[in-house]
Amino acid sequence: MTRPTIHDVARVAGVSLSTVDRVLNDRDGVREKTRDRVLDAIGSLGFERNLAAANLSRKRRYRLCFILPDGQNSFMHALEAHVAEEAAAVLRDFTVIETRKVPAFDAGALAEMLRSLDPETVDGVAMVATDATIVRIAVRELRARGIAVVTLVSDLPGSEKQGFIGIDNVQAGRTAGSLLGRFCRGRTGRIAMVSGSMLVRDHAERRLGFEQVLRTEFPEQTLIAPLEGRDDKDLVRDQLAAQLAADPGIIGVYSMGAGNRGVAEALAGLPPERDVSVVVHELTPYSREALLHGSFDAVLHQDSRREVQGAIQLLRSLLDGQLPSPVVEPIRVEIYMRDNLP
Amino acid sequence: MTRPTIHDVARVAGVSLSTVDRVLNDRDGVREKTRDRVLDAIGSLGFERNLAAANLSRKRRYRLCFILPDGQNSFMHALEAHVAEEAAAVLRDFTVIETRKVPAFDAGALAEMLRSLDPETVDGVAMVATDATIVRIAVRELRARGIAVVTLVSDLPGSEKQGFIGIDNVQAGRTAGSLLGRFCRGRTGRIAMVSGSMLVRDHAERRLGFEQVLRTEFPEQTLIAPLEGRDDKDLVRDQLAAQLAADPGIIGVYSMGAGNRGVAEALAGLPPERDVSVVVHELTPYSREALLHGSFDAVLHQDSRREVQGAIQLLRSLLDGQLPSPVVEPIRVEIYMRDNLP
DNA sequence: CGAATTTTGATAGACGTCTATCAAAACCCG
DNA sequence: CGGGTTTTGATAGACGTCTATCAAAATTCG
Repeated sequence: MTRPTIHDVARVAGVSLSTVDRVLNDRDGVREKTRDRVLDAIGSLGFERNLAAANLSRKRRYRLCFILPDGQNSFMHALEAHVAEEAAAVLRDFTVIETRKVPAFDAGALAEMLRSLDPETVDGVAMVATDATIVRIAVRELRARGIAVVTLVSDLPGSEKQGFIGIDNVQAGRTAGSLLGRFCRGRTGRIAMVSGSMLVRDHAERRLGFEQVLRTEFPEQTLIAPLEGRDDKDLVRDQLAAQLAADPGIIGVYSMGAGNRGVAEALAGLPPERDVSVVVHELTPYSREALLHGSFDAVLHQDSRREVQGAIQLLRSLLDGQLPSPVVEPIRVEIYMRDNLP
Repeated sequence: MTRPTIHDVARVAGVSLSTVDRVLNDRDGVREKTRDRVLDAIGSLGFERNLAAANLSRKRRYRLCFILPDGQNSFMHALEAHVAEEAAAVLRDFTVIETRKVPAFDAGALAEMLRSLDPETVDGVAMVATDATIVRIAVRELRARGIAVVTLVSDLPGSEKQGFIGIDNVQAGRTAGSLLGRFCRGRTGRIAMVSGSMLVRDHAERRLGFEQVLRTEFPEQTLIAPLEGRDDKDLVRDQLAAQLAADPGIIGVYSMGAGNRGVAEALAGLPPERDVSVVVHELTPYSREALLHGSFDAVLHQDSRREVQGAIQLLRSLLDGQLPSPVVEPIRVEIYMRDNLP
């Protein structure tokens, strides 16, 4: 009924509180034999330290730093807003979150930022990674200084980060292919793709997954080389509108990056009898509206609030030293249509 | 930097710790004027009581009771498993969860169970509701005894429950219609529906939403009256197989309840050239397999683990007395296809 | 005004853990 | 065996809040 305390452990092990404490907190000056006795007692009692009491006593605080790209697109804005909101919410758990911005796609700036972090001020870092060797090295240095590191949204494979919170972009691309293929069934034609440059690596992965599925499962459709929209709504609109006008055989569009507004505008310019199925990424005010108006058929989404929460949770448990790799629910590739909008 | 404590509040308000305590814990014997002084100090300092310290001091425990139908279907099994898992996980937060089973669809038994709950033993209840007046009355009595009550998965509208954690089933049905309508585009024919009896109310709502969308957005398709499969895989299989064989014009199937295995088996018996799009509910081992094999096109899902977590979180904050209706993220209608399986 | 009553203050100990210090005990080694 | 070293124990106080008790002060009212 009542949880065992260190007093119980001391009693069962036949040692003093001081000794139990030395074992629990990895202080030295305990004989191997004594340590074992204590560990046995802990095991047999099923003792688990009361983290609340421990944190209270040692005035523990978790100082986290979120590094985000200084981007202009809706997704990054939403991400930043969620970091701010969660920061306010976790303050009561003695978790202080500081947000820093670095120019997007600037690996040098990101590495510089990481290098500037002082273990005296920061316990853990969550960052939207830019994929470059210089960043990997900076991550290694951070870890060497004893700072916990996780990647968020965009991963840094091959680095010493202790976790990644985000979606599998190949899977996302496959899902898009699976949906759009089905939506276009019964018609045969060409499928247009719009890439951006929000996070180059991510787009490449999405494209890969998308093409895999369409080639194998829906071979009747033809894929057109992706437009490079640079996540700029005007550019996206002009390019896509031109492509759609030039080729009446286009029956589907997959937009894998930002610039949803441009996609919606290009579609709005089509004659009403033209029937094009559309799948895009990220639920934003614009894509939401397009879903409701019926110009988009489906939106793939990653829940950035949950990503932020996951990063915080992961960092905290890393800092608590819960070694058996703490379990944070993976982020899912969510599908939204008009009728299951949240 | 450091959070204000009750000591700070006392100092600023110019009163003693005792008085601050009396105000914080709503004890009487404090003059209106003094109480205001304290509240002002709290406000101006932005004081927020340290819940960890408070709970430590008063040895607070949250004793929750989950009441689940003694069902046999995969969904309820999964739900039960998640309750058990989460129970183990939240033990460290001084939350003790007890699970009780009642016969499914038996409002009398559920009401009886609720009546038997003693506020000396239980602080809060989460239940999968059966919709009946007798249950509403039992809920009112529970609340009168000071026990917090929320509904889980299946709601009890018009009762005094303090929250519902589950999906909007009309929305789920609409989503199914939206998907299946698109999947069947380019073909015209009839759509079969399979209902069950897992939770009658829920199925009725799903059907409503489904028919709404198909009638208005895909009027070229004809709806057949739903089969009553009673969530029994054999019954579902036999009935559906017969219907499919009798009517070669069926091009889509929506199964809104349990019995996915029966649906899969009925489809497996079709000649290979027959092309039927299928949408079902709840991701289970069977529906998962059917997605992977391509016999199902999409599965609508509610994340029962998150439902359990949400119920725990909601009950805890209700018990903490965080009056401004605590925010628990709503449960979403999730769409799974082969490629975004978790 | 004085007595009764209400309101406020002071103090002590608890919750479970941590940190620090000092003394006592056990061990090691020559 | 004695001296030095290592290991262990005992104790006190802290973290922020709660509970309880008793005394002191302020208020009310006849």
